[in-house]
Amino acid sequence: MKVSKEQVAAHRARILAAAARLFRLRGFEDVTVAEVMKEAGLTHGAFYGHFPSKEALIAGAIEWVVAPAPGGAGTRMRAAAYADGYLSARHRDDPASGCTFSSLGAEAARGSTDLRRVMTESTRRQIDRFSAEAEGGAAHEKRRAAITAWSGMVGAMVLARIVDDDKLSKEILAETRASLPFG
Amino acid sequence: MKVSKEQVAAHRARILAAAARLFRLRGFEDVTVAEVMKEAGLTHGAFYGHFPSKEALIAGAIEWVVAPAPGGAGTRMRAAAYADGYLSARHRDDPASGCTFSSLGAEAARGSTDLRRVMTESTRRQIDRFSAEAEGGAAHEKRRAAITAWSGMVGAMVLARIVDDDKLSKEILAETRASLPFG
DNA sequence: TGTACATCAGTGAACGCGCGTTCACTGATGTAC
DNA sequence: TGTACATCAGTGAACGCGCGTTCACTGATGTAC
Repeated sequence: MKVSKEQVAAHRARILAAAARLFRLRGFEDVTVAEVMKEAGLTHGAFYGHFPSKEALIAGAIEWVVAPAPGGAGTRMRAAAYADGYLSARHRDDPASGCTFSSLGAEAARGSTDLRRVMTESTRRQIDRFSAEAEGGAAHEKRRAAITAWSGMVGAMVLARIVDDDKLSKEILAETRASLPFG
Repeated sequence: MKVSKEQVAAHRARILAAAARLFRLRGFEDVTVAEVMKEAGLTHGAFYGHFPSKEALIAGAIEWVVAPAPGGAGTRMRAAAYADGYLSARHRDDPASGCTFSSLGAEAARGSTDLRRVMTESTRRQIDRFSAEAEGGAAHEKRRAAITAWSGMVGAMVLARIVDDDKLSKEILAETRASLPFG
């Protein structure tokens, strides 16, 4: 049955949200198109009316997640508060709604041109944002601090999720937090 | 046909080496058992004489890669030289023979108990090794520096491989290198 | 405003393919005498 | 040392399954008059 334009847009949004959640939870390859559609409340046959391929869904879903908030940069959290949430056990234990770089980074590096473009743009925004708030003197020092902070946060989350000892895992998060040049 | 004990051991080693190479290059899921066996010079049917499942191969191959060198810690490179090689474009462009944490970290976090145990042990060794060489005063400061260094290196390599702009990618590697407390 | 019809998003069965895994068979190895 | 035979790693065809993708059909939407 045909549905209204508003319904089509809502369905597309639900497909993207379901895909973004499942991909972060289980990786691009383990998640099937049928699973995504089921979580979105549709049948798998409707998928190809929204996206030309699973690869296009991957790029679309990640873009959906990392796109800047519509309200603009002004609505974003301060870097210090963001780092607190990022390097928390809560974020570590809930990759499905967390950072795509730590849950899908290595797979993204092997992904499509579109996916890498989207994630490169997000990386630039993150570095610029951290640069603006980093403690330190000259602009190039702030930029170095921003790059180091973002690399350290992503790496720490990857390691904290691998490590099977909760004490070591939390130590990695806490020590990384303590090393950041934010409040 | 039956083969000698030495041949069996050599075949097992070739299977592990092929698996470790292919997994790092393309990820656990995209690489097939048949491909690994072909690269090892055998047919796929022989696989189940060596390993009970693909999952066991994954844990075995990563253990093979991250195991401490038989010669002991004394034969290892100094941390400064190791960091130079790690944060190089050469390493970035050759994941197949590089660090498993940056090429398979996110997937490993979703992996088997065995795989996570092996990678946890490797993480501990890396932190201890960096602690011993980190500049700085008290033991807990050296340990923090070691954790931060290792997180930063892994995260920087993940980001450098995602980013589709070579200039930004190299900047991430170079700035991370400059931030490390080694030589 | 009401009616007739063209549109097209969604459904669900089906397709082709490649995967992990199994298994009957082969033939070189290595042991027993 | 030589010979006969049991062992067992490797081969390659086959199996069952689930995947991404296609397609004929359905029926609500929304446009033309």
